[in-house]
Amino acid sequence: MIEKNYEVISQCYLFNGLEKEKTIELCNILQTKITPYKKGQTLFEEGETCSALGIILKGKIELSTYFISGDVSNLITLGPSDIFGEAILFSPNDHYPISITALSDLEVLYIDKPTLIETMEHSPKFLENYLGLLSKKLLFFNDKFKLLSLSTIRGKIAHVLIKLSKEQNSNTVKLPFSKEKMALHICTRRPSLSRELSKMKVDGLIDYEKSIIKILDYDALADELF
Amino acid sequence: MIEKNYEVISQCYLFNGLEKEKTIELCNILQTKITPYKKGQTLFEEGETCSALGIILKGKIELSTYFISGDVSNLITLGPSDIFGEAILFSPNDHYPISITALSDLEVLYIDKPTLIETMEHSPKFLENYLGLLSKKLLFFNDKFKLLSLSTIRGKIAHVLIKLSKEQNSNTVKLPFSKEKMALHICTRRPSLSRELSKMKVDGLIDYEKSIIKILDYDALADELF
DNA sequence: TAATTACTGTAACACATGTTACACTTTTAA
DNA sequence: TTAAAAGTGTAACATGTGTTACAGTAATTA
Repeated sequence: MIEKNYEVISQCYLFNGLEKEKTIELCNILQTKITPYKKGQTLFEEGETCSALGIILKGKIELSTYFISGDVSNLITLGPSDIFGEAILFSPNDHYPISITALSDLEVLYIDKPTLIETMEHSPKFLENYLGLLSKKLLFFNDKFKLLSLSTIRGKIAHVLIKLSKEQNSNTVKLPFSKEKMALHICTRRPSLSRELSKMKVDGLIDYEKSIIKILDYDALADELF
Repeated sequence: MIEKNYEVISQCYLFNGLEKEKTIELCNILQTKITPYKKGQTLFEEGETCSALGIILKGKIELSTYFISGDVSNLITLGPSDIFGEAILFSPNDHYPISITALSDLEVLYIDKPTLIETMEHSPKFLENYLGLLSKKLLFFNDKFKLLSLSTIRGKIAHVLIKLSKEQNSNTVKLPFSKEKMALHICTRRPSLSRELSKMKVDGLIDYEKSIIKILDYDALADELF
């Protein structure tokens, strides 16, 4: 059973850096439970208790919160080797803040909480992966939170550009997404983004051509982050 | 050394539900390192590597990100038994996204990463506490993120009211903060909040007197969350 | 008690942003 | 190659929100 799904499971973040034997051994210890679902079926309703970690083996699911804004991040699709419930499981308030539905025929592998904790005690690497997973998400939200706290579009653009500049280690950055996507990312609309970008060009903060943006006045940009 | 600080340490979330002997035993295993700082001193600059978890024994620190908006959450103060670095420590990108300065004379107990992992393997309860800590924060940010993604003030008010209504299990909620604080919480200004509240009263969504708000049309409120 | 401070509601105004529409370019698929 | 689809820039207009100011109430302190 596990052997058959090894390819998928080994792609899962939790098993990063583990040898095949170790992964299989862990999976056997985990006493996992595989559950099939039909397309369109609801796995969990918002408010239900979360008692196990889920790893998707086959198919896709959609996490839908009780609101959907234009931001794509609010309607998340997960596929094979993705996991869900990793945070809710250990939260004092352990019921889903979202609903989960099957976008296609589905197979999910569940690992219950006690077994999960036991496994972490057995494997430092697995433990570290789990902690890394939560931490990574936490920092992602932390950053997103900072971005959304900024009150002007110019500030949000500055936030994105400075981040990209650090990542790409250059004052000239290439946008890794369309302007359309970027607008949604900073929770605004495309024409508003366009307008503000051209204003920033006029003001001498940046220069750009298509998706290549050059930062002309880094300090002025940084000043927008207050 | 540890005995002397037991009172503070035992208040720390990480040691929740642990017996005194166990806590002291863990602290001894942890081979902690206590570092003093002077008021005004910088503990870490943004970008520095984080290699240990910090627990504050005495004094206060301030976490300041490279931007400070009106929102109080963006300028966080921590005191005795509070911890910092818990997420960054395990993130693939392990350098501080913030700066940390001492608001007063300070004593910090550091626990390095390998020891921390080893301790988690020794104590399931400690491990669970750590996971709970990260999860709690993750869900907090998740919620904050949802709130800030909403584009209108009315939507944000709806989000807050529905959340309070669930918490207080009633359609009539008492605001646990001043309108001033609430305005900052939803990243807007007090007059704007006031104006929108009175509009919502006119529209028959809510009724209120001082800090008591009655939800008249729950469904209409929920519709604002899209 | 009086006096100070924090909190609140309301209004007029300025301005940033959303909305809609259109023309144009680039990319993708037939 | 052509046709369709997605992405882009710009403009005019409507509207939501920030800003500032003032007056009044509640809470705190002397």
